[in-house]
Amino acid sequence: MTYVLEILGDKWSFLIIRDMLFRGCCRYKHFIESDEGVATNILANRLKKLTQHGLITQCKDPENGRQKLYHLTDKGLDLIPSILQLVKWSGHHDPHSVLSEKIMHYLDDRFDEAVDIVKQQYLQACDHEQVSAECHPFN
Amino acid sequence: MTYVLEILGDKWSFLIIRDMLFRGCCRYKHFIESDEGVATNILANRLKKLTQHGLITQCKDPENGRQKLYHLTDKGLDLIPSILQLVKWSGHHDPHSVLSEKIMHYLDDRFDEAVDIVKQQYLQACDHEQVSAECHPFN
DNA sequence: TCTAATACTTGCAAAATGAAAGTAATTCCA
DNA sequence: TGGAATTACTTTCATTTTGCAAGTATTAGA
Repeated sequence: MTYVLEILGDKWSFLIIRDMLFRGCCRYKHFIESDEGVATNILANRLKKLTQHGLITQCKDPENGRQKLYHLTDKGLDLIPSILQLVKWSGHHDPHSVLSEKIMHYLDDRFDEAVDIVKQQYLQACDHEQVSAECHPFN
Repeated sequence: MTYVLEILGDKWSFLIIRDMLFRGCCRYKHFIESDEGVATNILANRLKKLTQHGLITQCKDPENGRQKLYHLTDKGLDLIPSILQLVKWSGHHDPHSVLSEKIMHYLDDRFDEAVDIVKQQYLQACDHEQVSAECHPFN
């Protein structure tokens, strides 16, 4: 477990992965525009670190050379169960949680299915390179 | 998910909970003696924070008034699935992982059972106030 | 009552973070 | 073709957090 904490042992790394999964973030400016407000230097640092550890990849946007695209690797996608468990815990214990009962039941009763759904939706969103302005229901 | 990161968004908090679950740590000196080497001020700070957020409780050791006992609350125990998913991910992707194949199969195939086992073992260890020198197999 | 043990707190240097401004590469548009 | 705008960073510097070492308070035991 020390291994995962070396890589993700700070809140920004987790939030970057969450934003990729649940909001379809795949460009620098998407992350910058995200709610929590990362500093640009921290974001660059974390994207580099996550890339070095093989959780995400970087490539030039073939349609716009001044943009880069960030995507989760299989190793990164493998974090979905961990992240959904954290989402679930937050949903149960955060007094200000905004998760619907429906979603919570889903996470409680059909966890593995939820993992698949998140993964499939992410892969689809990557294909269409769509970024949703509003959040994914699991966020 | 912001909620859990507010509380556990640094590696020490996670490691403290892990040490409680898998090594039966329940006293200040246990945490200090633990492998990773927390600084005493950081440990005190995190124990306070975790207590304020209701993940652990502090009480005087009835048998030794100069010691305090730290125990996980239900809210803290509820983190077992999250932590085991992180352990599982580390087991799969850490090139230097020391987890046995048996344990990995357990986590892969009978996750919910593993969660129960960890919880029951923790509660038992609390009753007997035993701290294991060697690690819990899931560590 | 003196000493040891335990659980902290304090002080200070070093590292990490955050905000603001600057830079480099690319594209858009006149 | 050349200047402005976009995007993805980097740099600088003040503030915060961390980590180490040393000190303190309370309790236990001889």
